[in-house]
Amino acid sequence: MVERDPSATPSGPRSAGRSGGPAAAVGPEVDAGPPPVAAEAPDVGVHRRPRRSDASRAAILAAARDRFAADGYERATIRAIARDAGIDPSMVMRYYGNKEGLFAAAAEIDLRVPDLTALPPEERGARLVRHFIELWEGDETLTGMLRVGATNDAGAECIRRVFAEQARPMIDAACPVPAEAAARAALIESQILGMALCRYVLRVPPAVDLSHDELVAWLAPTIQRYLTAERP
Amino acid sequence: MVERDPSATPSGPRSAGRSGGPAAAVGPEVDAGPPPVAAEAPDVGVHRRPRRSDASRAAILAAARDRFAADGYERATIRAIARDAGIDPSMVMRYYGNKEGLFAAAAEIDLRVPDLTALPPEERGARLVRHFIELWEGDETLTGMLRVGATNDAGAECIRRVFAEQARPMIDAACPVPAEAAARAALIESQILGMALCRYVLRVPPAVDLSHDELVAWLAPTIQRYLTAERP
DNA sequence: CTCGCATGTCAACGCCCGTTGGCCTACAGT
DNA sequence: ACTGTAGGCCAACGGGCGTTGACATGCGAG
Repeated sequence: MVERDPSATPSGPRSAGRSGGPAAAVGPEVDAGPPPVAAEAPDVGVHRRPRRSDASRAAILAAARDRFAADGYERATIRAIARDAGIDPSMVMRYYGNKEGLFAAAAEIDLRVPDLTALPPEERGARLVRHFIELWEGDETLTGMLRVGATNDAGAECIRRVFAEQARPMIDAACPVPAEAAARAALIESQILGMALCRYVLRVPPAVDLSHDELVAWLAPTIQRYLTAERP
Repeated sequence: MVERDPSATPSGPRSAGRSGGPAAAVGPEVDAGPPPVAAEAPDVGVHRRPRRSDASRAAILAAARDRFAADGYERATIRAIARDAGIDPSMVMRYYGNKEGLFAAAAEIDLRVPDLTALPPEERGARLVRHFIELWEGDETLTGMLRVGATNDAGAECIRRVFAEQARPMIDAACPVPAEAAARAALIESQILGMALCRYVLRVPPAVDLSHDELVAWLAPTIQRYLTAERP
């Protein structure tokens, strides 16, 4: 009597799915499959008829983002998330399958990487650094994902994917030698994430005390070099 | 009824203690205080009479280091650590008070930062980068502490302390303007920890694939600039 | 030899976790 | 108006957690 939904297996093929749909869609559908009437092409996820429970789903997702960000994966409990959302914990299970599914849904991140090709090459490092500083300080979800990524495999995979899908194309476009783009992207990622780690996660005092302008002044030449300087 | 040890309060003043004792001593003594015979000046921790339980304490500590490193703070359970060490969980409590005490004892880290003043200034960045790469790859405890530091306050404090106590003096010595040493240290820390995060924790593929020599070639100029270049 | 205490064992406590299934309720399609 | 079903609440489950206290044991000092 448990066969309510074949796609809700707790330890299923997580890494396979979510191929190329729109990034900020409603989230993975674990719930109750297509109703028997009007299965209506399940491929394109655009403008499906809104469900009555969409408000609850959104509330859960918002609470999950906050809790994961604040507490990390292990300490962010489903019960606490449900409490924050004003909803029963069993609803979380119904909508997102299990805790990993909830995390995957909450971990949709948009880096909003700016288009660097429109800028003169020597300004690209500074632009990038400033963008990421503002991004990180405007959304503590980013800090949370960093926290989760450090402890949890799914979290690490999420960070890898976000940077590979969103930052890599920009770096590819701005990079002189295509074969070096991967290494350069990794170097840039290491400096960006490293500063984020020190400032927002570990809260190393001298890193926290640096102003935006100081950060840009120091970090921009580094990023610039990783981006365009000749391979050493 | 529990008053066995006043220093073992679970949620006590953690941040206050551990003032200036020897850094790599045997660890915080939670156990049964000094024996009534021969209290023998408790300040210097050198050559105290070995206790019969020293082997157990060491086994626990080794297992704790491994588990914390592999699983992070929350998922590394006292029971699992005790099982690895072949010892009853209650012994862990007796020797280290509680989980936080055990972590504090297991988190004693020695960065073995090399003396840079003996080197020509232009080689210092490369020396530092190579040292940290080898350090990180020779001891996965470092990776573990990074993992723990991202999720747990005590872990973050540990990383802050280790770098402040062990890396800062070296940077102070190698830094042209003393007033800028704090910022420069934070920048260096951000790049070192950032690469460690990408390579050993998040396992970002292009970062993992970089060879030691490539890493040194790319990162050394960055560190060098943070260390000695004029403030931008 | 005797006795005290460090060492170690065992079972349990209370708590919270992720997760499940049963049962109402109210809306939507007919 | 009827009815099926999605939405939601509740109570419980099995289990693992950190932690505790009572009890055995054996070494070492007197």
